[in-house]
Amino acid sequence: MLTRKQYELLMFIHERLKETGVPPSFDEMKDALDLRSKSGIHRLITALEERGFIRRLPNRARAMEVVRLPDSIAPGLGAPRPRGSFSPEVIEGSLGKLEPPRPAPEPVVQGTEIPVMGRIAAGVPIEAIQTHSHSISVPPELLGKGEHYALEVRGDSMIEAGILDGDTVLIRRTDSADSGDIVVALVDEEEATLKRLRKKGASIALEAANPAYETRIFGPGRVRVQGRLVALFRQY
Amino acid sequence: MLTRKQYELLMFIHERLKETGVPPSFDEMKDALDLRSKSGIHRLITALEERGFIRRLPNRARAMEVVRLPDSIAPGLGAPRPRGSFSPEVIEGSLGKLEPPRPAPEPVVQGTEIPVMGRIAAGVPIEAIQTHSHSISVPPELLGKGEHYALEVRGDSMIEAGILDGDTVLIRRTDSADSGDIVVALVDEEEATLKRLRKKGASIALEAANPAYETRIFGPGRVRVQGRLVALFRQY
DNA sequence: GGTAAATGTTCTCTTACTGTTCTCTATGAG
DNA sequence: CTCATAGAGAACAGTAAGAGAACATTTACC
Repeated sequence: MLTRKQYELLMFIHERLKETGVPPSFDEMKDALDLRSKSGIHRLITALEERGFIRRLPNRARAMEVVRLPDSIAPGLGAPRPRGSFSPEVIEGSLGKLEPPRPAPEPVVQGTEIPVMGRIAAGVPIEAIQTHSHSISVPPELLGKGEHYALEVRGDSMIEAGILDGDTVLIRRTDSADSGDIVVALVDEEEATLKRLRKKGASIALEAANPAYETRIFGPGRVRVQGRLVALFRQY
Repeated sequence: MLTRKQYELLMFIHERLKETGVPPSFDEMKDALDLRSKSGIHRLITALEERGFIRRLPNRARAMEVVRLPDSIAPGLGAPRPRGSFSPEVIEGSLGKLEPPRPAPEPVVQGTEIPVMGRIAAGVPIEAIQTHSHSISVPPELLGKGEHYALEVRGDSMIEAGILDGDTVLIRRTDSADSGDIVVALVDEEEATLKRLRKKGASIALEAANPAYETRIFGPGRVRVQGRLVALFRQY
């Protein structure tokens, strides 16, 4: 999917992000790839974006993040991707050559009940979350350490992040998050909202994933992270 | 499913990707298969794409990736990754009036194991799915009647429906669907694809949720529904 | 033998990718 | 508001890569 240069640049950005948490500037990338001009970087970045490996905000300095890495890096086809564990199983019988899969009878395993604490507006911030409306059961492999709760998403502000109105999001309680994470943020101790977090120095930006909504920037102390998005469910 | 040549080429691409992370060019593939012309490679690639083994962007250099491998070298079921399901933690004290919910200890309930049958390209149509790569457990409340299986989505063609690359979709096996449903459709008994179904008289349209992809319309008998999308999971 | 799909080859044509230089503009700091 | 800086992008040149028509051969199969 990627040419050598595109691959090199993606790896560089990824490493940089892992180490410093801050994406490199065009000039830094230029030096890293040993080029004399940022223009080449610009095109590589465009290519990476087109191929779905990075996401970025145009005209914003260092505003990019790695969305996925090439399969050769982690996942692989032999083994499932690094998302959660899974239970080994022997299923699979002889399938007709073009017949759709025919799973064996579904075995039952342990799940975990997670409370749905109410709704949260992904769009305009609304009421905080405190009502425990019902519970959903969650596959254990999605749960890492820590305490979790679920929220039902209202609004369309995160639509470009693939989070739609009516989706249920699984949140891990935490008071810290990295720039780029999608979090439940409490603003001025009053409005809770689901947004992507950006750290800008001491300030914090909460950005929606919908051009119709503006990014809101707050000074230190005004935003408190209440949890980080770890999984999403949608029922059709 | 694959001819000898197609198989050889697929293996070569797969190896190359594993080793260097960069897909081979047509010329490199030509040399690897000991051919004198790229043209043959072009046809083999087209065949592999049609059959759903690779995904690619047309007119882009080295823009391809292996989506799945033939059953003969079917992915082994890797070892399950153990993950502590519970580890008590001490979290901050004093709760403000809008303090986030503090769920009671998570009760354990029954879940259901559903096999992930492989990947399906949401973008370029691909072929039938039958590799059982691993399993996920699914909350029982998402399962209705009938038989289910899961697929991992590759590609971005359903992006505007909030289905992203890497998402796992839960499919209920069925051979019927209503107009507007998102289905796994098998075209000409060959290519399987995840698309939105539209019935137009006797014909059937498969439409992507991404303006970059065209809606494809087929005459009666060419499209067979293999399942209907009933839920979606995403892990962050 | 007849047919269709898969292959192998040659050639041509177009487009993509890379490296570089320069210019222009949006943004954020002060 | 002004300035310095990072990002956007046009233009040029050379190389690399993909698309596909045309035709001959081979293979599998009825």
